[in-house]
Amino acid sequence: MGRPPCCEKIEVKKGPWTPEEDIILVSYIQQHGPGNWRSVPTNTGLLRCSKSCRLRWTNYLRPGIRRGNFTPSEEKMIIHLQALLGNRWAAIASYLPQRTDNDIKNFWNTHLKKKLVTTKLQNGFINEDKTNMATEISSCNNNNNRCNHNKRITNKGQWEKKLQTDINMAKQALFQALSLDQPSSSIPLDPDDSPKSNHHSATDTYASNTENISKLLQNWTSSTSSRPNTSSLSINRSSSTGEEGVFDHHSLFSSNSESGSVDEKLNLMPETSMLQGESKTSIDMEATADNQGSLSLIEKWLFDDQGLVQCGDNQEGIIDVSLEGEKNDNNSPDLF
DNA sequence: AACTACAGCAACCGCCCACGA
DNA sequence: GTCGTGGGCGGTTGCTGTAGT
Repeated sequence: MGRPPCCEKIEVKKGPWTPEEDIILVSYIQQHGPGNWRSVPTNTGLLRCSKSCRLRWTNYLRPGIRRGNFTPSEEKMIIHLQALLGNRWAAIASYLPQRTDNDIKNFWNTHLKKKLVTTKLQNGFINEDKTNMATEISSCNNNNNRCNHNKRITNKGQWEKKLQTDINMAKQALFQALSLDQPSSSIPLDPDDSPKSNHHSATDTYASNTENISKLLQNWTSSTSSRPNTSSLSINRSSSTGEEGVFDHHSLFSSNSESGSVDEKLNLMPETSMLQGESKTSIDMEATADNQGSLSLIEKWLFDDQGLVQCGDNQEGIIDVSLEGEKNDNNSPDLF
């Protein structure tokens, strides 16, 4: 028996989300919490598939999400983690605070994969481990052959065992990645951290300018008693039509935004704390709770963990994905 | 300046799995 | 065991902006 579609295919709007839709969705989730997505379109009047609502929330509207401008540190971590975990983007995302699996996947497909392929062609791999890794990466990158890592493990015991192994390996990889990023082991979240400059700003259009929504959420959660009526909102927007996406949330919410981060505020509220916990690991939750020290918390978790793999004691399992060039910093062709 | 090709990204699709009722 | 629902994932599409001619 086939599974029914998540929603009726008729009269379902597709394409980019508009600010109005985002506000409606955020408003609803703020009131009812995430979950029961099937009822969201019905209750909100959104002409969207329930799955689309869920994806929109988890990938773009959820508090604590950072988009675009991957830092070199994040880039390295993704490479390490992808090599270790395969294309398990959700698992990788759990180690990258504020990043979503979809965002990481897109970044991998559009940037890192090309770099790795280029490097593979240019430099080759020196030792057997690297050769094996190259084969694995290649197989992972093959559109027609899903990565072995990703093959379904039907046996739960096997899966848990593998997961534990993956976690340990990821810890090693993360430690290595962090240690290579000295002097500071924390991923700088400052925009000045020389992020990869996109050829065009990821925040130029509304669709990617979801920090607006985060701010919106901030204001929303700080003034739930005076929540505006979404049906009467006056919004200047352009969506993806090419006009500058001006989402005038200031006109909607007058509360200031100077008293702490979104997540700091959200953490003060049981409701939003619950929201943050949705579909994310406790690590991520801790990390997103403090933008300034996000990775420091992860590091703490990693390095305080009793199961921490001692650095340098067992590095055979660590796969070095051509990071030798890091010494030459970002633009070094040896990096990839 | 106009046109074309390409790159990047948001979003969707379809499939599978886990979990709870 | 069946069914409904949410979640994860790879693959893909279509739009938009940019670079090149």
